[in-house]
Amino acid sequence: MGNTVGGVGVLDKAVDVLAALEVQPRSLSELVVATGLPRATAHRLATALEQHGLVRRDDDGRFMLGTRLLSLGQAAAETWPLATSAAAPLATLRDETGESVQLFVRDGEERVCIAALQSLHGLRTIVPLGARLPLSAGSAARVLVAGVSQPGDWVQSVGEREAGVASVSAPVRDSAGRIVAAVSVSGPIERTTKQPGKRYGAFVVNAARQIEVNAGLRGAGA
Amino acid sequence: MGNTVGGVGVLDKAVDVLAALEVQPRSLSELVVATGLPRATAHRLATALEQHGLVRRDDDGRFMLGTRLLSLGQAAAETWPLATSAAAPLATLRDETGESVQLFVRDGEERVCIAALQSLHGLRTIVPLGARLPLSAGSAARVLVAGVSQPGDWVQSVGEREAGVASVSAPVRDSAGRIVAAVSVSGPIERTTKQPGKRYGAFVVNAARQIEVNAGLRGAGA
DNA sequence: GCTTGTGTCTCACATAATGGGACAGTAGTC
DNA sequence: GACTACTGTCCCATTATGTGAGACACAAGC
Repeated sequence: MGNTVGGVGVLDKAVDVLAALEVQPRSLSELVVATGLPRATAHRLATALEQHGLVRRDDDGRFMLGTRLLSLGQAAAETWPLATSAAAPLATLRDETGESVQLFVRDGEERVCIAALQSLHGLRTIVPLGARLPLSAGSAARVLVAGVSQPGDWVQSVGEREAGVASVSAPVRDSAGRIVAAVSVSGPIERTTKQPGKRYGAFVVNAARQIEVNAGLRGAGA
Repeated sequence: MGNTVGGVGVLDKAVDVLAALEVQPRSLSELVVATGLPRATAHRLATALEQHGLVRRDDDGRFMLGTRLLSLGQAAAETWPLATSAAAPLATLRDETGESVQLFVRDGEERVCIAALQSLHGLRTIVPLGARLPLSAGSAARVLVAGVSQPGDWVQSVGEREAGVASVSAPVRDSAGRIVAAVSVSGPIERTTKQPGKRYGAFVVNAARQIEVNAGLRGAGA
């Protein structure tokens, strides 16, 4: 009984602990209130996770995410070959536009940000690596779901997924022409204007093409 | 009986699964041989991890590290404020030297790479993010353990930690003068020469200073 | 001194993970 | 089609496993 979703097994509790520490480092007592676990249990789980390097502790004994997650996160990122191919083109795109840039792939009925670089401006949109966003809103979502009308084209959205934020996206295609990812530039409407595609469209399309080349999805020519 | 270290609890097994998937994506059967777990157990753990996003599956049903690890890895990286402060200076250093660059911190009796950028050359040293290396060898290790003779100085090592690899490191100090990290440049001896410090020492020291400034550990002046 | 807050550890208890084995689906071969 | 040899998935009696209230040690503050 009760193997629906949500919080009985050790594993579920352990993940709760990690989730609590993802927000911020916490002392044991803070961890207890954050997770709702009994003190003894929280302590046992946290120290068990510590033995595996998933959790570490600072000098005051407070728990925080461990070094093992660095390598796991890195390894996870490498399971999308696209992410590494996209690193350089995304950096270029960020520098050209000055805004935050992201690479999204579809995953089930959502989209996931598998690579991102933040704008250097003080006011910026923050889409953290690994963020899951809906397929129902945003220019990248529309690219992933419907594609663009013709090759070399881009999609823009203004205040669609979040108020005050505009974005431009272009598809990344494999050699068979299927859309495998979407490159985006996003920033506050004040800077991007209400026609962000006019300013950034060409840059975004160019970044997408460069990613395809780096990933070997398309010959360098054409 | 048997609560020493190594592989009885659910959690230990779950970590074993993640470790197996860190190497490469695997089908269930491959996962079984890699972990030594019974098929039913491996399956149950893998699907449980999948529900938490720590594991995902490709179209063929093979298991691989999940998207949740991206955000956890990102959050783990942010627990070292130094890592974000170091991003820009490390990029500069990589471009100046053309070699791979890393930022190490001490963690217990080892050192951990909390930030890294790879050389663009074909032949390069690869120190992945999150890698744990010994405190007994390498220029960064000596910086973390013993420091440098005088401020503005660097340490070099040639073929010390690994044959054919040379490196130069400089300390990052907090406002009290304590060494909190080490910046390194490393590459094959053929390119770095046997006196890597002569070529890169000044750049490394400069990067370390810039990291201190960015992290607010030292006033911009002096 | 007492009180209140830590983090840590033990131990009797029963919940929750276990894994052999059954089951269904898919190739491949004859 | 029938047989074999693989897959991934699921069940369920058994017991090993994790559980968590409570005891303990230590430190800080009245």
